[in-house]
Amino acid sequence: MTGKTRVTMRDVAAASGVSQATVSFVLNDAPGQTIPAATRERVRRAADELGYRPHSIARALREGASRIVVLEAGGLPRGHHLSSFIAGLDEELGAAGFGLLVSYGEGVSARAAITAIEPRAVIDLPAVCAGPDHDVADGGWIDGMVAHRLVQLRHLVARGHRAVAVAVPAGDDPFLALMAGQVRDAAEELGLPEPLPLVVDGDPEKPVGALKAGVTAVAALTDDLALGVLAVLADTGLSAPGDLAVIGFDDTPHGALWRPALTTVRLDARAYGRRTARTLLGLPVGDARPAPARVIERASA
Amino acid sequence: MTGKTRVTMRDVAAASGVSQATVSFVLNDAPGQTIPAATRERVRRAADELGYRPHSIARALREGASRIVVLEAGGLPRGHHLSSFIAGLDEELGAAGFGLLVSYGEGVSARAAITAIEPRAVIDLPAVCAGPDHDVADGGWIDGMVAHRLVQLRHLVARGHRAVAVAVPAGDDPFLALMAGQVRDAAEELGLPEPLPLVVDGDPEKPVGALKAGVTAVAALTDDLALGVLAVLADTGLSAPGDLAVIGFDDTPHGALWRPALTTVRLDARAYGRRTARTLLGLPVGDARPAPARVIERASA
DNA sequence: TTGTAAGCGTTATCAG
DNA sequence: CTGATAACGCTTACAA
Repeated sequence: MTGKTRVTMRDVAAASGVSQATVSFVLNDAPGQTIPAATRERVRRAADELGYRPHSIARALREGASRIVVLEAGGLPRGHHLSSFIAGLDEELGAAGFGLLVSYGEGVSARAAITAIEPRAVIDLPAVCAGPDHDVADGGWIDGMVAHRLVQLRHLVARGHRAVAVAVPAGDDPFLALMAGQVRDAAEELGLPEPLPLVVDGDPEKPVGALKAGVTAVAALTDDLALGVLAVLADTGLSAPGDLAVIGFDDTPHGALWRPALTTVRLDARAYGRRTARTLLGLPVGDARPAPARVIERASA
Repeated sequence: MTGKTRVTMRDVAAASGVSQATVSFVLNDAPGQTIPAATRERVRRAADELGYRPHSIARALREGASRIVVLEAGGLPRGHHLSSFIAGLDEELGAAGFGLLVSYGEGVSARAAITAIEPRAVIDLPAVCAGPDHDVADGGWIDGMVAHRLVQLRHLVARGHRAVAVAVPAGDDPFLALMAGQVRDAAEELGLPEPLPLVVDGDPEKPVGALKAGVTAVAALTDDLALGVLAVLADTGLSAPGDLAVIGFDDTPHGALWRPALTTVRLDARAYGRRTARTLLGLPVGDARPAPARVIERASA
């Protein structure tokens, strides 16, 4: 009868005829310790056979923090980039024996949960972006953003557009506001006139107003915003790219589904995720070098 | 100089001139204990002033599980329903002092994190749905599903449709397969012929095939699938609802954006979330009674 | 009515 | 090279 009680280090120690401490040393590969290979093997096997799993809560209590890192993804636009970034984090953290928890800012209880976890670190992308200080272990995610916007705008410029608007959301979201700033910076770098903000709120007047102002193309902060532009365009009988070229940013599945299919920009967010994890863990960046952003050319621009 | 060390119960005890145990009793409202109001007040104030925060890890170690419940949302379609369900959970769990963690099955590290947390409970909706046993603390979410599909189909029937297809995804997803079964059950209950599956994979032949087979309306498992149908319809020069009526399920923002705007079904998922939380906590359901599902009528059906 | 003390499972420090 | 032993912060019998 396999008792209902948890298998602890004591059990492993008893089973392998050593002390609890020795078990701890063996199982954690204690640095700079000399334990006979024979003993190590014996301990390892005992642990295996008994099905020993370290009790992470006890460990966390002892270590002062759990082996979990939290990603605060509350204000971030969901989509391909975020998922890939998470996948990258997952990969590296998992390999290092760390757990990753993604919090989408669901509410009070999520916040409560995070404090209850005593995470080793929390990656707060929105906060990072809100502040002026970019000296954070963000793996170059932020600083590269302007570069990424450059490829978005260059695609438009290469097609002869100069008067571009930037599609922004109706409310004010700190993260998206930051993104808008990056588009402006990129436009300046390309010597374009300052892009007009085109707020996407379902009002068909907005795009026709932009059109009247001479705008010929729209760079959207996200794919979803691009889709919003496409929708109101369709409402007014206009279409992309004929009347207005529209390019997104994120390469969401929805964009590919739309008609006209959305031209967009895709980042190697997975590599950014890996890089972020590695710098967080104090590891060398290694092979986690992100590929440059690239345009996914479809129909809308 | 506020030391960097954590404020512990000992500190509070020292500051209020009682013992650690008394502090614990007071702060946890120990049931069936008689501590003079004066003392309680003193302890509470001391805790406040020192900024005492209970150390959840230590508590978890002692209690055998953390005060966190995990929602496994891995295989679930994202959208309005899921968000609302989560919001409902959040509300009730937060009020009870529990934390909620939502796992979107991000990967190995997420799994590692969950085991590292020793949650009080984990709500595994996909697993619940995969098994034949619905006697789970799901707050009636599952059992009501057929009823919800009835309102989806009834909307079609009320508009004269009898030959309906059900839009399903290309791969096989256990949760979506379950949903498909519910649609079939609902169709049977309405005395409709068994709905043909219409797999949404971007192939325009699929809908025209359905059309040829006499299908006049499509009930989609999710809004996103409905959108997929709308997209290929547009590709072939057909449109909804003229050629084929399409109704979604979930009321995602994307659906409202589409042209033609998607008619869909919306559940009171928040109430289901609240109910799930309450039954999980062993509380009476109280006022967490879900409103019936209702059709959001837009253009596509 | 309040205080003492024994753990929860782990890791780390010292003597042997 | 190994084995006691002491924390980590909290809960809860049980003793005073």
